[in-house]
Amino acid sequence: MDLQESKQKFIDTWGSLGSEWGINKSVAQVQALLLVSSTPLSTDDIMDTLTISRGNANMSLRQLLDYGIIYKKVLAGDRKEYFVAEKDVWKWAVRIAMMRKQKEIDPVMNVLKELKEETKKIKTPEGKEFNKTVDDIHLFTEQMSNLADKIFTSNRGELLLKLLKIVM
Amino acid sequence: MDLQESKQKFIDTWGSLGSEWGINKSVAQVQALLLVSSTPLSTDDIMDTLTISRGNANMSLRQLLDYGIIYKKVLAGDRKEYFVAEKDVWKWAVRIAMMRKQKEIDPVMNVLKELKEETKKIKTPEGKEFNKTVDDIHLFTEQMSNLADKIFTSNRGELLLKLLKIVM
DNA sequence: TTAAACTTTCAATACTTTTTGAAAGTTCAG
DNA sequence: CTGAACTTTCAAAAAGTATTGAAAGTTTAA
Repeated sequence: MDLQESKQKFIDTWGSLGSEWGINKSVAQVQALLLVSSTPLSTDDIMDTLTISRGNANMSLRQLLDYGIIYKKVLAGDRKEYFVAEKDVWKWAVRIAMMRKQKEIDPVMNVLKELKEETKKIKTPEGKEFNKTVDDIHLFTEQMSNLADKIFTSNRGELLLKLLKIVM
Repeated sequence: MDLQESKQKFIDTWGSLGSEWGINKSVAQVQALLLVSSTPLSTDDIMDTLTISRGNANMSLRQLLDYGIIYKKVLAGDRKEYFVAEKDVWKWAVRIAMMRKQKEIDPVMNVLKELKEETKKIKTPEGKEFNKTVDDIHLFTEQMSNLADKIFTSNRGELLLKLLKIVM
């Protein structure tokens, strides 16, 4: 397996992992391509390498820029836009996790809280039971959510080392 | 909003959350229904309540049984199979996480390891750069994976409290 | 052993998401 | 200004996933 094949395998693997975690395959592949490219790439480079359409390349790039895990790079004497990947794994892992938590977990937490309040007043056994179920899930989710927030805002080495030490 | 509406809202919310995390909507809804039901339910009960087909109900139940987050329950004097949900949130959260890690993360780790070895020998600057990228990602993933394993095998209160204390 | 009661399977169909690419929009050097 | 170079949009098409339900399979009481 030569370098090109290795890079291709990395891109493909990253693409499948993305799909399984609800991240669009093309988006994941574009990030992977930029991660393993030793030079900044233009939209056309990406289209050609991954054989995807202009629209797809553009949308994938925009989403990665939104996530803040790739950057635009201006090359002197060239009007084209080039892109490079954030190489610090911790940095982009945290950004993706924050984004998804906000978009997916927080709304669920709000519904849970609402249902908890709504059903607090119900005095039937069935109502009490439902209230307890919702309450348990809400409490658990809240603890996890707090933990996640703390981890997101701390910096890598420090916290991760502490965690590993405790847990080993 | 009465109890029935509340339960319905819970089921719907759970279904959407599931979808976003790559868990089949019906599967998530069946778990939610069993979680909020005060009595064991049969396949037909589930079909009727969620208005899904027999095949779908059956496959969803089987998957949840595989995950170990619902149980079969035999009701005396009845040939039908009934199902109840595991109510301990920590227990099923851990089971789902373990399952997904095993199925999705572990294979990726293997590919990363393989690519790391493959490219170790390449002496060009481009090869070295790729090797470093893969190595960084592999190391990070490995640390996270170890942490996850430790958390999975410890029990809730004990560890979570320690984590929270450190992090607060 | 039978047949009724129940569970499982799977090919066909419906639904959702992703991708395409032509057209519209923007920017900037001359 | 102008038009060439580049970026963005979006409706239509393709690809991917989930769901259905009839048929096949299994179990059990009598």
